Amino acid sequence: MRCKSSANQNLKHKKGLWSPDEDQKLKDYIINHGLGCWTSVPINAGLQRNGKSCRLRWTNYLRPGLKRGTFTTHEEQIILTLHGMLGNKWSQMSQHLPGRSDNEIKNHWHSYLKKKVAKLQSITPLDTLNEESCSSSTSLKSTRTGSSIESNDVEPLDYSKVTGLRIPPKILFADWLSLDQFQLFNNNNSDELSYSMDAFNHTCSSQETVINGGSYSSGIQEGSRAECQNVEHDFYDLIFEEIIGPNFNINAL
DNA sequence: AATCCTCGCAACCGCTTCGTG
DNA sequence: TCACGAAGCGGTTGCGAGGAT
Repeated sequence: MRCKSSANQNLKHKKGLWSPDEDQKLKDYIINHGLGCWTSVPINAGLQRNGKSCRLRWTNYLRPGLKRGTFTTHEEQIILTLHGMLGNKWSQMSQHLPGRSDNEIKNHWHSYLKKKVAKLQSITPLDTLNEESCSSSTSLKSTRTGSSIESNDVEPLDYSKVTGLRIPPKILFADWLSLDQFQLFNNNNSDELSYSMDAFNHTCSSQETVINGGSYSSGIQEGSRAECQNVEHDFYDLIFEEIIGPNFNINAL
């Protein structure tokens, strides 16, 4: 992690917007040398920026695979769902939204989704929606005493209670949820939702060593990954209904 | 046409976490 | 064990574009 500091501390770092020339330099450097020590990147790439600025520019703008443009309804649903579960954990949310950076998600939340949710709450309190949609208690609901999903008011899902882990796992959905586990709860029965969280516990626990060991690869086979992503969409729909209610239509706001 | 206001996005700042010597 | 420094993260700010007055 730590790298030899070759940075000239007295160097005056440039601030503000990046020029196309700077972007090209950074991109060329990373393509040729790969990701390494960020503090040495600006020096070696001939940029008058600090490493932090370079990292941010790369992760939020230059990184390959980034999806630019408006968020789809489904992406918004996922954000709302995850926000209800995680709170303002933007980087964790970005793990579940391929091509979206944490900054982008955060901006979208603050400029758009937060208002939508506030508007929804002013029309229909979420308690009402939840009562209508879920009469039986689930493990998910039991950990959510707060009904609001507004960032500052919500009591986010307590991961330590739900998963037994101190810190929420930094892991892709498809990496911890196997198809077998999904099939067991993919019936319209809230009890199965409890099972899904149990499956989450189990899989997270078993993968903790791998995560802590620094490996981000999963045990899941590549061929199953695309299938898992579809499953992931279904899963978020399920959770979304659990939190927001089945009749909620984001487009209606 | 000029000014003001709002919104969205990009980037900075400060704090926390984590690895290394 | 501790101090240091790099990386990561979330909150906040600044600025430009576009719409309203």
